Amino acid sequence: MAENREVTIYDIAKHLNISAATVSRGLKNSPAVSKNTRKKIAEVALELGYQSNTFASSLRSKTTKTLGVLVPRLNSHFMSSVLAGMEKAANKHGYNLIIAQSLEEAENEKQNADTMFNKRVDGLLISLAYDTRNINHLEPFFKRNIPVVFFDRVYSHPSSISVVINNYDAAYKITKHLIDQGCQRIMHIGGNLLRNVYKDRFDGYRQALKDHDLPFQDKMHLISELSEKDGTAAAKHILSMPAAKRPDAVFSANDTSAVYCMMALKAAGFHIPHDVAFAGFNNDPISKVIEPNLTTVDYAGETMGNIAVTNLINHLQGTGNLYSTNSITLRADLIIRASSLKNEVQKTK
Amino acid sequence: MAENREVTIYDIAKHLNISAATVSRGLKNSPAVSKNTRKKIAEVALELGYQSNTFASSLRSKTTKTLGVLVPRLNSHFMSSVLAGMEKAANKHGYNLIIAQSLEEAENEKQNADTMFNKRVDGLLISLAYDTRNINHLEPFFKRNIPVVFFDRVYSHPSSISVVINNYDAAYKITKHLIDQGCQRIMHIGGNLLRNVYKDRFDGYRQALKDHDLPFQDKMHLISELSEKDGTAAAKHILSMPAAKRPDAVFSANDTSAVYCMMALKAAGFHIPHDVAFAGFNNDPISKVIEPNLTTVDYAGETMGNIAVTNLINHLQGTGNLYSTNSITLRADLIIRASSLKNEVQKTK
DNA sequence: TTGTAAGCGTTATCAT
DNA sequence: ATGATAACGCTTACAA
Repeated sequence: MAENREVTIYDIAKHLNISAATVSRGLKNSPAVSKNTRKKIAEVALELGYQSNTFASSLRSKTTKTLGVLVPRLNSHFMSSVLAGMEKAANKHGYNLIIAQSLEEAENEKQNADTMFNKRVDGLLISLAYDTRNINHLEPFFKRNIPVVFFDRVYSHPSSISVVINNYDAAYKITKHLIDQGCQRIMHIGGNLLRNVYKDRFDGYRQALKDHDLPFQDKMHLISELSEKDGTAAAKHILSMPAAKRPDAVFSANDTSAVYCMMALKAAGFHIPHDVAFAGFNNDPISKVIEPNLTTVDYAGETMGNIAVTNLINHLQGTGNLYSTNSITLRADLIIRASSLKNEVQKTK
Repeated sequence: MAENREVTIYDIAKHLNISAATVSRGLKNSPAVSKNTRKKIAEVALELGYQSNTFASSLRSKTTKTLGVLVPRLNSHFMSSVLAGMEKAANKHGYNLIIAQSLEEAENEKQNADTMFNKRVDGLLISLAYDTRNINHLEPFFKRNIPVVFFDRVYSHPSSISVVINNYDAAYKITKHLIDQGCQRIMHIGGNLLRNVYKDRFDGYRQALKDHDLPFQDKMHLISELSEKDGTAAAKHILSMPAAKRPDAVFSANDTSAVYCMMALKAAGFHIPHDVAFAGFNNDPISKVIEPNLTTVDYAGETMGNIAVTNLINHLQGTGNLYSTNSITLRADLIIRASSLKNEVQKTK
């Protein structure tokens, strides 16, 4: 009953009166082993209920077929899409994922990076925490030439690759779209400028204003963690302004705060987009549910995850020349919906 | 430059002229080692940039400090919340998570279970795929006494534990709530009855009808994968019915299809909840955004993940008596919102 | 095509 | 409190 010893390649070897080495080779379908013995090995393995021991293997071969994934939080629509894409791609190539979250804290990020290193992941995929200021904690990886792939919230480093979208461009376009709709006083709800995604979106927004001779005002730039509460707070902020000073549009760096800001303004009697037009970022499911539907940027998380992992694995297997570039930029198209269509809606009124 | 050999406990031992065994103990802060040498070991370890090799350790100690998590899909609000809760709890206890998704297919589930077994996870957390019919693929775990924790979509097995909510009860209550609002013809959009969650919700719904002398009709029970499309299709189905035969309420087994059904009916000119009242399940973010807000069941994913992992780890560490029970049922309260408040809304009309 | 034997880095078991 | 030594299960030169 208490069958407790592991079944090893030695057991298989004994059964067949061959050496463990041959069994090891046979199990990997090495052509160096005759078809016949290979078949026998497979049969006996099944019969004895053999299960390979990956660490014994890893210890010897120095490869784990495991990738580390380190993200700020894993429960957002965007991030879980990325992870789904990563898992699919990894699985396809026989790799597993160890996933950990920094909960937006640099300290956790460091600690998680350490354990991943100790678990000898073959590569690391990372999106930085809100307040990470440097990547010293990744030095062990760089030192041992373990490939690091940054995605979304990246950090420029000579010997690693980044997978991103063109945040600057998307923000520029979406801001320009609002301007084209006749908006003149566009507020931006943004994130920590330490992170490329928020910095780039802010820059794109500002450049679009500049190119259209619209002034940028500090009061029109809110920085927060872009949560539901932050969206509601942004609405309160708007309501607290004298009517003449209020924005006629809001461009938020994510959909969550855009939607919660919209809801609060609607509750206060504002008409969207007539009084205030709205644009968000990410194409979160809520953007298709809020009324009017939210104009946003299609951020294809699953694709990003897929590409990041596929690249990493190609690199590990030496088949990838993709690594010759330092950064991969994915498309991120505008999705224009009613919340920003000032003219349209005015017409239909 | 090409510093390539691993720094091992032998290097530390040599530096200090002590044995590797002592270093090994010292690194784990074993009280068998004098405080002084422990300190020295830690210093030299840091100095040499020592990083412990987990497989060497796992190979010897037969424990990996890694838990396997196998889910249908990881990109739903509910599931990513569960995973977030699991990761937090695991991390707190020094465990890592290997996460894989079955993509709702039994075949993938089997294969993933195998690799997790081979990676010698200390325990397995699993929520079953849409069409899994038996758990033979988990036999290796049971045979070797590796604890298996089912959560959400569970399977009754004598030597494993389940973490669930009372789906039957929640469904009963939410159906009763609709009945109390005056609804008489309640449609149910459900999932595959093979899965406890959908079976129990269906049973709860049916029992509530029965207890209130309302007939159950097959035409009022749709089975699907509860996607956005399925929600829209349900609306089409309703629209295709003769007006007199249409439901006056819909209880959906998840929020996604409830919301997409609502949206389609609204677009067709229906007034919610006056014409059709709505209730969903899960408390997904979209349920707070749709208008009118969706009545739903608060399914606390993060808590479920936390409890599942904490229990598993307690069991592994022999500190848990919780394992004496076979099933843990978490609270899942109704969240009543406007979409189901027929009387209220009629009054305000 | 197969076998031999060394070794991966750690920990457990005895000793001392 | 510390040391010597033998595993853990697998891979991989090298030999045959």
